Amino acid sequence: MADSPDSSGLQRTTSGSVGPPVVVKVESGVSSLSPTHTSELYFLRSRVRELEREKAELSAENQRLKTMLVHEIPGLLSTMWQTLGQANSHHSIPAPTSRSDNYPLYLHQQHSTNQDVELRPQVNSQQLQEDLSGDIFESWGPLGSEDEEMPGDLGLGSNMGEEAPLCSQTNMEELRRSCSESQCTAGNINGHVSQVEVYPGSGVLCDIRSWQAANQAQSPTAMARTLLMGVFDMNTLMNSNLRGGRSRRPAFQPQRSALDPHKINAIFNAILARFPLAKKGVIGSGINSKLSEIRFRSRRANRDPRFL
DNA sequence: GTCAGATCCTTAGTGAGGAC
DNA sequence: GTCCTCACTAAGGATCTGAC
Repeated sequence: MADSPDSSGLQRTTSGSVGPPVVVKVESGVSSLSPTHTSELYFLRSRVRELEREKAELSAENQRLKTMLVHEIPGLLSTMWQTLGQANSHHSIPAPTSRSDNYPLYLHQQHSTNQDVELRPQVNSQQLQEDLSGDIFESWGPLGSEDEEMPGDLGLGSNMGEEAPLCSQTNMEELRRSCSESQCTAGNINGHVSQVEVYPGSGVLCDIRSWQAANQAQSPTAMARTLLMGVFDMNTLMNSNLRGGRSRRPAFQPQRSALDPHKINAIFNAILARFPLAKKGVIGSGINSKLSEIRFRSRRANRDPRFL
């Protein structure tokens, strides 16, 4: 702005760009100004008022967007992912067959789905709402019961069911509420959401950046790896394996603690919600692979001669 | 823009334990 | 004994990053 105080008799006091409205004081000797200066002064005053109005509008809009970002989008995104995952399995994916032949197909479908919705605020909310109101959520059940159909699985359904039951919620409102509430309040400190719930109703929280990255993963193993890093701290990862089994290698630590089955179950649920055809064995293998990799790199970094 | 190095991710393979 | 699962290592491709 061309508002030099000494050239127009204008005296401005400001308190910073984001503080209270700009105060404009006009010296009493306005009448002594030339017509040119007077018209310029009026122009500047009207311009200041206009800018203040715009600033107020932008502040209100900024606040609205901030509120949306903090309180609405995380829960909405999570619900949307769950819905899309179920929708894919419900509408277009036949029952899982034996081998991974179907997986590339699913990946392709999933990829296009991701491109449709991923991080795009202009998601068709009406369509989403219709989907949410439809029968899609009735298919949460099969996700939980899938364990029964998986011979030789990782024991999630039987071993972990008591502690962390697979999601079987069918009440849409309850599901949506549990999802959004936990995600909005978790880590909602100073207006920042630092953690989101990995899977609705699980209560397992994940670093939001890891969660976002996981939602962009193109494969179940990649998603597992990413969620792993967001749910568990590095120390836990360094000293644990998936089930707490002892190392098959005699040179290594004989027994490691198991990763928290409740958290692991939430991760499995989140992955299966997005990749319904993913094999639990593959996910588990991917998790163990990541854990081993972390330990391997740590040992190499430390140059521990015992492990070289 | 290209290249080299670092890092990430996937997968094959090995060895061991457990179920049958 | 066979088969399956799990833990682990390592190779190799993909991707990222920084220097030029």
